[in-house]
Amino acid sequence: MSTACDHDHDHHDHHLDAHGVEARLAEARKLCEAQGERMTAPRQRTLELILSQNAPMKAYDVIDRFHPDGAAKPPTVYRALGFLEQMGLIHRIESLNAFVACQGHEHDHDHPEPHSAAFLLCECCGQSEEVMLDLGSIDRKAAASGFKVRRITLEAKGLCKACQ
Amino acid sequence: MSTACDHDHDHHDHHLDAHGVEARLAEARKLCEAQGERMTAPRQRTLELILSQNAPMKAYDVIDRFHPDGAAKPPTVYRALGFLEQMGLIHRIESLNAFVACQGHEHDHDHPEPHSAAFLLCECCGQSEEVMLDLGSIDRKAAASGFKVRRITLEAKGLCKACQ
DNA sequence: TGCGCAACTGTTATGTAATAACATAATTCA
DNA sequence: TGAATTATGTTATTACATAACAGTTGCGCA
Ligand SMILES: [Zn+2]
Ligand SMILES: [Zn+2]
Ligand SMILES: [Zn+2]
Ligand SMILES: [Zn+2]
Repeated sequence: MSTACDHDHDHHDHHLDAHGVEARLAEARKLCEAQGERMTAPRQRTLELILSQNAPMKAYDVIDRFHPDGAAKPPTVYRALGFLEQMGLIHRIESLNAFVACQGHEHDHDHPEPHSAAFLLCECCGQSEEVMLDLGSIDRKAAASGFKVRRITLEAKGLCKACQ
Repeated sequence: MSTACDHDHDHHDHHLDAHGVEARLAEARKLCEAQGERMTAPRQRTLELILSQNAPMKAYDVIDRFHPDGAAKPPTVYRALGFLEQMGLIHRIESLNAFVACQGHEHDHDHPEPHSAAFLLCECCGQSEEVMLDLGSIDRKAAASGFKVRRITLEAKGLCKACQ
């Protein structure tokens, strides 16, 4: 990220080590099985790369790192991203054109499922935090216009605790 | 927009006629003057096109319609869009890669200035409504993590009153 | 068992969105 | 006027995402 700052960016709050990643992959496989969906190789590889990252990851970074040698073809990865998002395993961050693993398990809804979430996005270190969203006030605001909300994108840009 | 619906999409709540557009352009010129900024030809033309549209407009639609004959060059339009956004005259809709005129004047803050806003985006007819945002609850949520919010993107997708 | 369908992947090509880099022109102000 | 600043013109490139179709895999059922 922009390094117009003197502090380091090693405060990887959500970084998972290899064991952590494998644990999350196992959960994901279980979820897919429970839903009658298939956790295929490209899907798992895509999720693995995103889990290994401590910040939202660009689709083309996944593409570039997909194979030990050489890149994947874009449709391979974009299809996997679409699937993972539908399963509620990852979220797309619209304002960054990037994808991040769902952190819902840190808030209790332990069985991932598609959901709207709010994100705190640090403009200095690039890390993101998923926070639970109070849809109520937005729904009420919308209802006042007769609008029926299906899905909410809420992304707050600013500075995380470590970067201020 | 997707026309998997039988109703028409002519409920143009925010559509401005030629006089309305000119009035808004005049306000914009006044605002720029007051701020010591210059409302140049490409900036005004870009704003005119966005005001004339009754829904968020893609950058490349502005580019295509910029000249009566032939298109503008992308940097011309992207620079104008950046300026207009900084002036608070338009908003970027992240989830659509599109731009819409600020409707703040319909809510009273009559002197446009850069601000976070919330949008209700109809997935059927494509129209958008800008609603005032209660930043409070988001700020509090962020503060609990020590996060300092600078700017908020809030986009609710769903169906407007006329499209349900 | 192997046929037939549905879901998924591979591959090529293309479409869409945005910016880098540098040259030229207009505006401001001393 | 002339230098500094701001804005535009222009060419090229980079970044992001999907269309279209061929081939493969998994799976239920005759
Ligand atoms: Zn989540
Ligand atoms: Zn940070
Ligand atoms: Zn506004
Ligand atoms: Zn609608």
